Amino acid sequence: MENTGIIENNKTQMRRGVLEYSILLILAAGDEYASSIIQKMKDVNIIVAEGTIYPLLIRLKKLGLLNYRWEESTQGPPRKYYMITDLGRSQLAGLDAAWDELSKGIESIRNASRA
Amino acid sequence: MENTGIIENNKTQMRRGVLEYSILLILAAGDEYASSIIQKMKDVNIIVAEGTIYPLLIRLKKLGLLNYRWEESTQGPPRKYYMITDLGRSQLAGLDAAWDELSKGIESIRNASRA
DNA sequence: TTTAGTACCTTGTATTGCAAGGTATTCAAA
DNA sequence: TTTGAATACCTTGCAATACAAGGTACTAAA
Repeated sequence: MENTGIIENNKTQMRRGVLEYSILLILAAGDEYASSIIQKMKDVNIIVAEGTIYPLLIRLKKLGLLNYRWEESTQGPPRKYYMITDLGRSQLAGLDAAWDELSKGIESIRNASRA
Repeated sequence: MENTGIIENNKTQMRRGVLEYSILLILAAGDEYASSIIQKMKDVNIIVAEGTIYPLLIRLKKLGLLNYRWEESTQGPPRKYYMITDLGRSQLAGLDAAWDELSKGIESIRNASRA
C-alpha cells in the first residue's frame, strides 16, 4: 500500500532526528552495551537497526560524548559498555532544550491548525 | 566552537524529521505559498531553507497529498498557493499519531533518565 | 532602465540510516 | 569433538534527502 508507505517513511524520518538524543538519554541513566540500547529503544517504539547504532556509537565516542569499557559476559562474547562523559552530559542538556523547543513548535502549529 | 556544533547539528536533524509533518499541519489550517510556509515555520523556530521546501512541496504534490493554484499578487510575481487534499488529511492523521508516539517514547526515556 | 524586493526553481554535495553480510565467543547437544 | 544456536560485535555500499549556491522572472519605484 502506498498510504502506509508515506507514513512509515515519515515515522522513520522522525525517529532519525532523535537517535543521538535517545542514546545519550539512555546512557545518562546508566551504562549499556549496544544490544541493550537497541532493546531499550525498541521498548518505547523507537526502532533502530544494528547497522545504525554501531557507527553512531563510534561517532559519539570520537566526539568525546561517550566512552566505553569491555566487560565479560557469562552468556556470550564480551560486551562493550558505553558510558556518557561530562561533555556528553553538557551536550545532552542542550539537546533537551532543542527537543523542548521543537515540541513547542509543533504544538503551536498543531493548535493553529485546530483553531 | 565544536560544542555548539554538535547541538546545532542535532537540532537540524530533529527538524528534518518533522518537515513534512509541519507542512501538512500548516496547510491543514489554510492555503499558503512556499515563502509564507517558510515564514510560519520560522515563527515557531523551525528553520527551513528554500532549497528544502520547494522540492518537498513538489514531492508531496506528486504523492497526491497536496494540490496548488496560481494566484496573482499585487506585490511581486504570482504565488503558488498549496492546499491539502483529502488524502493529505488522512495521512496527516497518521503523522499526528506518529508524532504522539515518538513524544511519548522520548518522555519515557527521559523519565527513566531522571529516576 | 536600473535597482530592490519578492517569488519561483534546480543542481551538486555531503550526510547518514540501514540492509546485508561478516567475524568471534559461549554453551549445549549430538 | 564437532555442530548449531544464541549473543555480540563490526563494515560495506546504496539510497534518500536537506540545503547551500546559483539562476530566472515579475513588479514597482527611483
